[in-house]
Formats: sequence, structure tokens, C-alpha cells
Amino acid sequence: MSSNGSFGPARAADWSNVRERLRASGLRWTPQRRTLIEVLSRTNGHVTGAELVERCREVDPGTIPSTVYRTLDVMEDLGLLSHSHGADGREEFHVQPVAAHGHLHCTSCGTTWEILADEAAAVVDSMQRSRGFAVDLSHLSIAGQCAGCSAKPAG
Amino acid sequence: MSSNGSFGPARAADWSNVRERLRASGLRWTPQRRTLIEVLSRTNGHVTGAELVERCREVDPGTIPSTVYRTLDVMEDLGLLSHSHGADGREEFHVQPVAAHGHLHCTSCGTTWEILADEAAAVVDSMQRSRGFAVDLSHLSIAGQCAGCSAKPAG
DNA sequence: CGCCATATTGCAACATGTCGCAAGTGCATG
DNA sequence: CATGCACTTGCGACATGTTGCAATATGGCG
Repeated sequence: MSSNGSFGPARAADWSNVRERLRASGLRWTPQRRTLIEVLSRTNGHVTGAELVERCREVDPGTIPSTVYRTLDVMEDLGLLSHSHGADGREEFHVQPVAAHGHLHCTSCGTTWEILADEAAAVVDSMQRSRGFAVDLSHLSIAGQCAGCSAKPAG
Repeated sequence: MSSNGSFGPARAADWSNVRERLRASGLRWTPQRRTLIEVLSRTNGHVTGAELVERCREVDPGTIPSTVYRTLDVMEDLGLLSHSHGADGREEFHVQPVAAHGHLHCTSCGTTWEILADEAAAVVDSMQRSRGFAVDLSHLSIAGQCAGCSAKPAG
């Protein structure tokens, strides 16, 4: 389990000093990690694990999936990205977020929208008050039917 | 994608007339489905797909996973159960629910709690108001840190 | 009761991750 | 620059699902 300790408004990821950050934690700088970081640094928004593996292979065809997933876990511990699970359960990584946000997924039309902090305040505050539970907004994914699909007769 | 058309307070599942319901939809009654339904009818609360496959094998050792998953999909369309994804992305099926509910999962200690409708009202209402989005409470899974873990120094 | 259309099954291949382990390598040190 | 610890990688096996296809079985009909 990769835990980031503090949730909250996001800082834009800074890929320039990853090497130092790794070293500061006693971790190592390797070609494989360099590849993934290169890919991540030019990625904005959401990507699935499979997509990242694919892009790494474009840079280095010898990329091994398990290495990518393990490195992603490390990056998450470093707070450089976060992940949640889409409506289908697949992993969804959030890179260089402008702000921490969750997702709204319509099970009828498949569209996904982002939920920003102020919009999610209701959930976050409510869980904090009733349970003292600190919601990880970046891991939040809500499924249901969007306005458009609710309006129509039936799926 | 299996869609249940109407979300809302749950009716307790009635396994006694599944056969008729299947027929009414032009679907068939098979030994494999009978096995799964037998298992489901004595299951309460949450189960993962793998657990259901396992239990079906206890009844019929010849059970094939893909058949179970496909039948679960059919049962979901019939409204007999619903599913969401745990914090790890695995499927989690909800059988014979006393009421539709979501889940709260602590990423530090791994504990899971249920969120009942009234507690989730804040989320549901808020999304309905701001977006006209009908949240599927039974598919809702929120991750974060529970009160206990937040209190402690760090994971 | 036998026929037939088509819903289902079984199986194998694939997709997306996770895990254990032995071999390899980064890098702090001498 | 050589050495060595322990962090990483590569790889294969496994876990959990999904999907295409050919073979099979259900159930309405004559």
C-alpha cells in the first residue's frame, strides 16, 4: 500500500529534482525510473497503468510492466502522483494535477467529469464531521447517471 | 456494461422467482445459474468475485470462473445485486442489501465501513443539485484515513 | 416427443496488476 | 578506482477479470 501521509490541495509535480528526492529517501536513480519520469513529465491529467507502460515502451522497448507499476508506487509515495480506480476498477493515475480532484463517471454514456475540491466539499466535510474520516479526494470516483442520461427514457 | 436503470433504496433480493424473471427476459435457466443463485441466496453483505467462484466450486467443483462472472452480470441487470470496486480496484458484490449503501475505506489500517443513505445524503444531494447527476450509492467507495489513523503520528 | 433458434457454456487467450526470488546495479565508502 | 550493502530489475507464476468462438443445451413450437 502506498501512502502519501498528507492529502489536500495539490502542488504541481516538479520532476526536475526527483533524483535528489529519491536519494534523500535512500532510493536509487535508475535508467528505468528515468524513462518513466520522462514519460510522466510530459503527461497531463489521467492515464491508466497500461497506457504508461505503453508509452515507456516507446521510449525503451525493453520496459517491463512490473517495473513500471513498482516505480509508479514509489512516485506516489513521493507525492508526485496519485491514483484511483475507474468505474471499471482499472487504475487511473493523476499526473501534475492542477488541483486534487475526484471523478464522476456516468455508467450509461461512459463520460467522466472532474470534481474539484469546492464541489466535493459536501462529501469531505460530511465525512469529516460524522466520522472524523479524512477523504482522499484524489482517489474519489463516483458512479451514477449524468443529467443527460437520466432525462432520456432508458439506457 | 450492466445497467440497472433505477437506483434508490434497495428491495431485499427475492431469489425464489429468478427462474421466471429470467424467462420473462428470454433468458435461460441452467444448472450453472442455479448453483450461483443457491450460493447468492445464502450470502449476506459483501463478497468479491473470487469468493463467489470459490463458493460455487464447493457446490459444483466444475464451476468455471467466466461463467460465474457472466451470470453475475446477468443478475445485476435483473437488479438482484450490485457491485462496486474496493480501494484496491477489485470487484465487490453486494447481495441482499438491507439498504443501498456505499463504503468508506481507510488506506492506513485497511478497515472498511458502510455509509448508509442518510449519511451519504450530502454527496448525493450535492451532485444532484450542481450537476443533475444521480449518484449510484451502491457503487460508491471512498478512500482516505479514518479518525484513528489520522490521530496517530504517521503510517 | 423431436426440432430449431439462440442463449449459454467451456476453454483458451488476453488484459491488467501483484508478488517472490535470484541476479544485477547504484552509490556511499575506503 | 575497488568493495559491498541493499535497493532494483527481470522474469515467471499467479490473481482477477474479460472476450471470442465453437460446441452444447434450453425451452417454445409443431
